[in-house]
Amino acid sequence: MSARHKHATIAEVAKRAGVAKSTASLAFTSPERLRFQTLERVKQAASEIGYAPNAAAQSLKTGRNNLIGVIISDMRNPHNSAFVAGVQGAALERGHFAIAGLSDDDSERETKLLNRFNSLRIRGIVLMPSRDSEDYARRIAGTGALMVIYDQKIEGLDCDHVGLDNVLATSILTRHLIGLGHRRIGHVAGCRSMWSARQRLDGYAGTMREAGISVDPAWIADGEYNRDLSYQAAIRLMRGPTPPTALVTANNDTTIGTMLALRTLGLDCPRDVSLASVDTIANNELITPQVTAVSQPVEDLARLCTEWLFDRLDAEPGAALPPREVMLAPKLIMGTSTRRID
Amino acid sequence: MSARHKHATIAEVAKRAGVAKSTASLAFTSPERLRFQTLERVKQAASEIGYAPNAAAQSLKTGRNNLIGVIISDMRNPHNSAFVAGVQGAALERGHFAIAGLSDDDSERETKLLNRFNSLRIRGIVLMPSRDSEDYARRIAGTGALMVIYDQKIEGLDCDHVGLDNVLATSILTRHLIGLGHRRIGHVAGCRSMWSARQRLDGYAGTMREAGISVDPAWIADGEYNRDLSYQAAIRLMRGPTPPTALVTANNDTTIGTMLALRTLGLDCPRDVSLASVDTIANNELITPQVTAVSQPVEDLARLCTEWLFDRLDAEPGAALPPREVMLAPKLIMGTSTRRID
DNA sequence: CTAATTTATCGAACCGGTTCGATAAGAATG
DNA sequence: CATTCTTATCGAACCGGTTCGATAAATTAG
Repeated sequence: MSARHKHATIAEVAKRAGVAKSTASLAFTSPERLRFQTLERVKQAASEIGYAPNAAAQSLKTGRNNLIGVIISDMRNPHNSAFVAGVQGAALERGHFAIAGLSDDDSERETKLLNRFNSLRIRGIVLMPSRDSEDYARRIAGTGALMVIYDQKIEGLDCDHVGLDNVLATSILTRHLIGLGHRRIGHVAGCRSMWSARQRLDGYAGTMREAGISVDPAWIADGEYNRDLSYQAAIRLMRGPTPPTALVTANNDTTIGTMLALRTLGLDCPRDVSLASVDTIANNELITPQVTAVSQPVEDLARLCTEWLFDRLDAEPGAALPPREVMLAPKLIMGTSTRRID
Repeated sequence: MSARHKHATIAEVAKRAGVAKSTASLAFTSPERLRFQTLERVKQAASEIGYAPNAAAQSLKTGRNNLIGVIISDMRNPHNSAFVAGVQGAALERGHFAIAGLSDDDSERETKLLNRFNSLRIRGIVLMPSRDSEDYARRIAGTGALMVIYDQKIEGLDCDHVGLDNVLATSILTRHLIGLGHRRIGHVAGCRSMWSARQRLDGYAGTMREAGISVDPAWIADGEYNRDLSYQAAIRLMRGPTPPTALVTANNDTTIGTMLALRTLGLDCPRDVSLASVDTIANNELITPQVTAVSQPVEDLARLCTEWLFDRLDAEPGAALPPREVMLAPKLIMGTSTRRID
């Protein structure tokens, strides 16, 4: 009620229950060590004065805290916010808070974030790397914090990795288009500095090769996992001499940029161009055409990242768990953005 | 580098700099009290051993910390995640972290969250209430935490409030539709237990009244700010004996549900029904028709909430700032979902 | 019913900072 | 050069918990 709130301390609880401070503490840390009657008395006293342990004091003494970090570039992409939500949900279930650090792809801000995480003595971080965060990832690892990386693999860092089977993802999409009779299939690629983008490119190129279709380099455009750049890239791509009849796009923003480009060019999807995307886009059911895509169950993957992080946090200091890796098989979700051609 | 990381303490810094612990501390808290030469020596020593102050220890001693809370129901709605992003951005600029608490509209989880916030000694909270969080808001206020509320007004709680001018929002939309010749205008309303929904309803009803149009109660449906319920509500609404020729929808989820309903009913928007919405929906530029809406600059509002919260946190305990309030005027963004009728 | 043993509670030290009153070192003054 | 007045640095206490070794209480054995 009162504006200036005085928090109850364990000493006050102890006094009220007529026990020593240390005994009161035991009631919360090792209740089994107390006689039932004493335990009840302490708990009663605690609830009467509204005692909540001071996390700072606990953290100071024990060296542990209930915080983990989740680092992403921003929350504009719903993929990212879903990821954060997943981590936070899983963390809360384990009695932790996940503190989100939005790096904004800005190295000054990244440094600031890292310092503050360091001050908070955050021992575990779930990282969703962005365009240029390879170095950042290495710096984080350098602080000694445990880390699980989502979606990307960073050269020279053997920490846990949870992501999509990227090769399979574009492979599925490409095969789908080939199956519909397409031969001139293009790819609006992601940010080549990122592992996932290279993998997705490989999945596309490899599948084309396997099908005996030679890929015109002009069919591959750099969308950089960015909406505006994808828009421009797709426009250049489709204005080439022999434009593709179908496109595989590398992620949701890429897909959106590409669709806007097709509209600008007066091309109808799927009549003039078919389109198949990695990851779904928001409100897909309201969009014409609905985009055929492989889905990425972000929130589940985020939860898995978090579980794995806890496994490491809980592990004995000695036990060196080998790095784990999972690459989830994507699932094709049919829309109306692809059509059979002759 | 090493897995088990030992953090440097200020005592180590002091020893290395050849000064007392307290002097080393002054270098960070009141550098002006130190001779230049001493200050440099301490800073040098600190950076050499990579000293970062232990936030827990600081918090314990000073009673302050660098944490604020931001409570929302979930992050599925992009409106919500944008809000969190805004708060976190503004917090970081002030050297704080904003810890997101996702209540999931679950009262057990709400309690858990509140306890944990309490343990962390979080002194300020930005709250975005959801369906049934009136009581929750009151409970939060009861903990003594300072609070700024976004979007809603809670009976009997006179804390700062930042939001949209809800009455004006639906009023603008309704006038727009009336201006296009519509008379039978319906409203897919929000969750009536929430102030904003009632205000939006009032804005709609008031404008109709002013225009001399009597509102058929059957034109008002309860969408509850929820997509599925809005879908069902819109279907019932449009199946009535004299269905509206235009609809005002209460928020983004309401709009989405309504559009899906129109599709199910085989009604074309805007040919058969015009639609105007409070708040925009994701990927609107890809949707046909593009929804005419009043925009809600969420991220800016979130930043404002956070600024106001800091004003209170920084205020002297004595100074009782009067509650502030802002209701931002919404802006009409024209789409293609409304048309003139005769 | 006392001694031995187990179990429950206690007191004190500690975690890593900040802050305050005390002391030492410089600077200013006579 | 001694004295006073500033200013810079120091030592110790404290914040609120946890934990460990010591002590008291309860239980069991003799």
